[in-house]
Amino acid sequence: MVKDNKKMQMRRPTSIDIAALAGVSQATVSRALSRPASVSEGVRQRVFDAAAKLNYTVDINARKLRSKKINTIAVLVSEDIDQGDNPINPFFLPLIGQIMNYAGEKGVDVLMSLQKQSSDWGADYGFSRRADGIIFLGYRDFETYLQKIEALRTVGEPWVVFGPVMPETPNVFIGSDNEGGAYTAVAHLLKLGRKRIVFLGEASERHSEFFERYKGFMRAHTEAGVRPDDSLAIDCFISREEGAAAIERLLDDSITFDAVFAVTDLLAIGAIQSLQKRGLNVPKDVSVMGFDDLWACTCINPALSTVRQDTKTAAQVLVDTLAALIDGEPVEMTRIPTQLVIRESCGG
Amino acid sequence: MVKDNKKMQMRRPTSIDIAALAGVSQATVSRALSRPASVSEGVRQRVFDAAAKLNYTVDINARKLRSKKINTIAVLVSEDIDQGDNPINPFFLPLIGQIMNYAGEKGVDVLMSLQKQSSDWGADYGFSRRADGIIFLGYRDFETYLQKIEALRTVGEPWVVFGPVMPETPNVFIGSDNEGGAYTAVAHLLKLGRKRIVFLGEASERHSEFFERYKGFMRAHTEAGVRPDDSLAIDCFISREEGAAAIERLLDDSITFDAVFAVTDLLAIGAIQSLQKRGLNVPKDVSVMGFDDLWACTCINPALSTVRQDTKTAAQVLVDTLAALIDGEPVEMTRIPTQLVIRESCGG
DNA sequence: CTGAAAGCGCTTACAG
DNA sequence: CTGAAAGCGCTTACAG
Repeated sequence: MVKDNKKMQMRRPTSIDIAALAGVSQATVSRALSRPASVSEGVRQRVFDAAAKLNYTVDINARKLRSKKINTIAVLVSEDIDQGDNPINPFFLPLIGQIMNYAGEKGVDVLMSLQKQSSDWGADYGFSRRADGIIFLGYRDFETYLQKIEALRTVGEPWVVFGPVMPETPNVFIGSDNEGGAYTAVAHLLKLGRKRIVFLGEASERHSEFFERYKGFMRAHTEAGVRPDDSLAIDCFISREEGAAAIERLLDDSITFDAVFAVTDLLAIGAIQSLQKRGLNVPKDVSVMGFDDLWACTCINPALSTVRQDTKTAAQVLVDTLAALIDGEPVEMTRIPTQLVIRESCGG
Repeated sequence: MVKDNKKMQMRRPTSIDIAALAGVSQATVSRALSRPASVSEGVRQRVFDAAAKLNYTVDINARKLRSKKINTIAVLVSEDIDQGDNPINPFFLPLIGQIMNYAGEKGVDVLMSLQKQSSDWGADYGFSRRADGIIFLGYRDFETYLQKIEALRTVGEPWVVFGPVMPETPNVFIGSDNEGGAYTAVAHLLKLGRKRIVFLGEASERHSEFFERYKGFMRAHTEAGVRPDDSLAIDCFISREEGAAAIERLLDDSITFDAVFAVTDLLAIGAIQSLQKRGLNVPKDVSVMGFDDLWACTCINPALSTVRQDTKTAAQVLVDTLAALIDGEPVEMTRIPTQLVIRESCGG
């Protein structure tokens, strides 16, 4: 079936048309529509009626240009090449949903863009006055982007980042309580009697989130008086495949362990799957603990215990902090509390 | 730590500033930046240098107002109350990612908004010239929204919908080959020797996607010469919980069945979980087949067989079709091919 | 409370 | 190829 919609185009009505129909000046139409309280009741009614009759709505571009208020935030999500078909890390998807939700409630528009790792970078989302400010998502190895972002700073463009928290960098990083979350999770494993816990993830300064989780891992050991074995600290990328492969390597090398703490659920899911493939029982032989609380945690069998990142709160803090920066208000760096979620995969 | 960014505000440079610095007219700056080929090499260079020096970028709002080209699409996602914490159905998340990806490649901006079921509806996303057109996602019971959308038609606003396909409605609905996908899947189950296949989902006209899948389910039976038992056609909402509950009811009522075809992976996952809870083996006792190919299909154990909806192609078709409508070009209604993905859950 | 007027920062015929 | 000029559709002091 072929359709043609050419003839449906017609001139959009402007505030001048409404003014004529309502019998007032164009300026009054504008007032009635942008600040209804500023005009008299009768005028307001006539203007509203006329607007409804002509299907009029204000041209948002003219308003933004003239008023200099954009009322829009840009969410820049970094492409996750590890995820293959789906260009976004599954953890960020619900966070995006929550941001859309909260921004919608506050009445601010959300411009969303996927930033290719290769590309020239959409730092001009703010520059070109598309948005008042930017939320960065998924820039896990954030240091790579630091110089690009420096450009934003010189222009005074407000932005916030979710994930890595770098207090020494003069801007706003919002993240979960990674150290505390990891600490609680690993302490739980130790309390269960686990002694040889694999740390699965990238514990380098480049990924400060994961490094913090590593610190929590270490602190739990110290407090429990258990000395972690260096050969159980596995450096690997954040994908299910890498998690699975890392565990298989440990098994191949006959390195014994009775628990896995993965810095990400993705990794933990991979770990469970290769453990099971090798005939090991989770949690009987090996307890597994993840981080994030992906939706899939309750799909896998046994259900994955994890440290929940509160995406709803994170969304609110991100949007509110950005709004404060935009308005030039003082802002505090915040840590979003995490929550230990015990399911079947860690036993006990 | 408290920060104050008030003093960072300064006047944005305009094309006039660039003109002065480059020694050309403002009009020439505009040309150099919007159609570089239209100015001489030397001028272009001077303008670019000046722009770079002053960190200049064109004010997108002024450009949109003046040129009347918005170059933006709005993606309106309907809130999914069934999903609890996460306001968006998991199936749409990857589709959103793909739309962001493809739109980004085409250089069009994406405005994203979550539409509350209760709210007044953001039909004015196009009206107010925020966007050239709208992509609707997640309006499964689309008929509810039909009259609201009627308003778009009167204004000649282009839009497309993913999901339900309603040929009788004069606009553009883009969906997967639901009938064919379901047919192939159910034919596969029948070929495996399954005779009593549960249809899990809402096979009403209100949800045309699911009704189409029901037709495919029926056709497979007819062609195999198997008469479907009406008591195996279960009407239920699209959530994991509902799927689990429906299966438990069947079990409680001692209705026998050897396979489940669910109109959605969400439902299939719920089905597997309650089957296992009741001590049944999937796929030995009961084969299970879903629809969508959620990421979680390979997390559940046994991995879920399903009919894959091709979100990447869907994203492209949605964006391209909308672009054609915007340009007033003829457009065809398309069906996105599906693909049967056999995993462990259906045996054989 | 309302109107007349200026102007936000661009693009695009129109001349040359 | 370039410049002077008009104008996109609003908002907002400024008067009254």
